[in-house]
Amino acid sequence: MRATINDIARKAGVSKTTVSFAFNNPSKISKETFDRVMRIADELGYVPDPVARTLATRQTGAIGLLLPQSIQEIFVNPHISEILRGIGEVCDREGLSLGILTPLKGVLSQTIRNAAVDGLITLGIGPGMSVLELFRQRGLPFVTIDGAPAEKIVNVGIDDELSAERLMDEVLARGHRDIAIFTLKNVTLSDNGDHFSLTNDRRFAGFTRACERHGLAPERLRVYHTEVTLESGRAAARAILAEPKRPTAVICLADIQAFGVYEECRLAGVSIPEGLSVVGFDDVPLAQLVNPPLTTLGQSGFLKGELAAQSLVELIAGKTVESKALDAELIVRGSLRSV
Amino acid sequence: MRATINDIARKAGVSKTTVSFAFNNPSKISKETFDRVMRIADELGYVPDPVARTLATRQTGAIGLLLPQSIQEIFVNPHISEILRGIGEVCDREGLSLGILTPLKGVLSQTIRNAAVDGLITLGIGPGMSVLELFRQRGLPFVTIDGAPAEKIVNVGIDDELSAERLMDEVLARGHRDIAIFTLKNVTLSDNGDHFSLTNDRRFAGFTRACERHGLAPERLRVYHTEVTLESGRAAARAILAEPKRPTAVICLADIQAFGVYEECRLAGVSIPEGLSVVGFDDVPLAQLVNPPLTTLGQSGFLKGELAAQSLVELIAGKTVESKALDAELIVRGSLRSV
DNA sequence: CTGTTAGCGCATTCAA
DNA sequence: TTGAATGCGCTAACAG
Repeated sequence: MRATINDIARKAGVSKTTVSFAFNNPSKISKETFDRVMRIADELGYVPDPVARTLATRQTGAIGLLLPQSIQEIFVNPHISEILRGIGEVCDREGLSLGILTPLKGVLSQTIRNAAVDGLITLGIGPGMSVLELFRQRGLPFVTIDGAPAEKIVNVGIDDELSAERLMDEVLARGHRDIAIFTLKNVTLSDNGDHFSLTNDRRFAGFTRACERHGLAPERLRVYHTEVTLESGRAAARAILAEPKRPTAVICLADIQAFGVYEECRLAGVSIPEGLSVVGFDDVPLAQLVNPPLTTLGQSGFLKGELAAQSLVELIAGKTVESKALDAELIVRGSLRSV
Repeated sequence: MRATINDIARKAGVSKTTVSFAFNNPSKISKETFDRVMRIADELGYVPDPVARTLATRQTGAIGLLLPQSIQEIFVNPHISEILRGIGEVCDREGLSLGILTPLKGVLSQTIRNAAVDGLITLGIGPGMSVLELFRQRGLPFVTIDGAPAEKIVNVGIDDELSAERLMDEVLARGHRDIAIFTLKNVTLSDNGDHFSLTNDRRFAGFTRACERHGLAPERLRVYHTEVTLESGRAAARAILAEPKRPTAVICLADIQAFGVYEECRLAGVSIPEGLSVVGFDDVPLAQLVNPPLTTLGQSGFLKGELAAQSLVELIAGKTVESKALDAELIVRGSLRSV
């Protein structure tokens, strides 16, 4: 049985308060008692129970990243790793722990109920989704990333619609008319039919606008429902390469999918961009390293994470925080050519 | 103020127990009272407090991954992402949450004291390190990954020494004698001088054995102290390429560093493997996608994470668990040639 | 099936 | 400077 604060107090001949002070507020007791208490605590291997402390202080010293996917799916996406780095930067700075919160047994609301955190960052969750109501109930401060800016919701993200429009503009301006699109299909894990693809929807809105402006019927876009994984990108690429009339360009809504396209093209002897133009989203660190370097819509995952976490910290501290729109930049590299 | 179990009990005209049962053990109360309690709970927006519950049940439903680096450093390494995927697989299966535990304000022991988890997985922490004593004090079950197998310690990992020896054997057998090595330098974050590079040390032991067998003085190896990042790999690569007598091969203790070498070689117009052979460790998913595909010592991060987490779950359940040695395989691809 | 009671381990206000 | 008392919100024997 682990030693408790009572054991220490008894053995040291002082009260619980004194022991507590020794650990949390040493200046309030004399040096002698402090030393004695600590020595005994050391002998008995006493460590204050963090859970009990949390119950008493009402703060956990942890924030959570709430994701509607399984952990499995998360860490195949380098962009999310970048977001985590940004969040981590703030955690280090503020001395906070980080919890990765995913649906428990497929039920996200379960996760939220059980989350022992001071606040949450969510990814891809927008207004109207039922989980937000749970945050309210629990009184949990939260910040969304890639959510939808709305009343009373602090969001951090780029303008996905505009960004997608700009990207499609560039592709169309280069003469492409037969275009494939790899989507962000996420397994739906909510308990009420929410689907977590706000980003997907907004980008398609942008694509549509660009197409209409260039006189291309949006229906002409060939949509492949892909997950955000290398393998899914490869599978869809194989499908494309096998088609009788191959598209001249493929737009991947995540860079990681594009890397899969690269691989299949290499295997099939199709050179990029001569045989197929490829563009992506995110500009993950490896995008500039592949050959040819990937044309992509750059957004800083690190910054998204950092700003979201910083905002959350302020929210927890009771401050008022505004949503933030981040810059996104079309980065044209060698993987896109004119036809 | 959030509603508590007392509020619900009073309003529903029942006792706390009944409310508790309604949430945790509905079969023990009648359907009518259950419905009434839940309706009122719903009206008042009541959600049981997870912290209080944890205090009473003595279990958090979470496990932690304890890392001696900052979060920033962790997520630049794809191999760790793979490990996280493996751990996540088990978390999903078992309905557990995952905490990323890193040094709080540079002090790992602080993190351990405050960790509200049922058990821990550590990375690169071996016997004799002071943090292990803290686990004991807190009575926390733990499993190490890439630690050192020892009495009473459950470890999961490959035989790094043997693996490194095999890899060096191959490099030497191909005639290389002027070899650069990029190490795993980790910022030391412990409070007592522990250094977290067990893996680094063991691999060097393996290198040394291979060198001696081939009649190459181990001192001839050119050691570059690099971090496990792309940038660090690039920086060291630049140093190599600038040297008057360039090595013929570079061994990176992490694939991610090798990608940095690829990039600098491309910029410098040095072709791989003609101008420089490159080999790595881990076989991260992208290793087979770069051009030329990377020769590397393959180990499954996913499996490491999965086995470690599975072992931890069993340990928490009170079972006895053995350490596990995983297979590692030298994967020869195009980036290594004979001289 | 439901209520009473006693913890879980610690923080903190108020007296002494 | 120290101690007694109270509360944090919930669970779980045990009794009814």
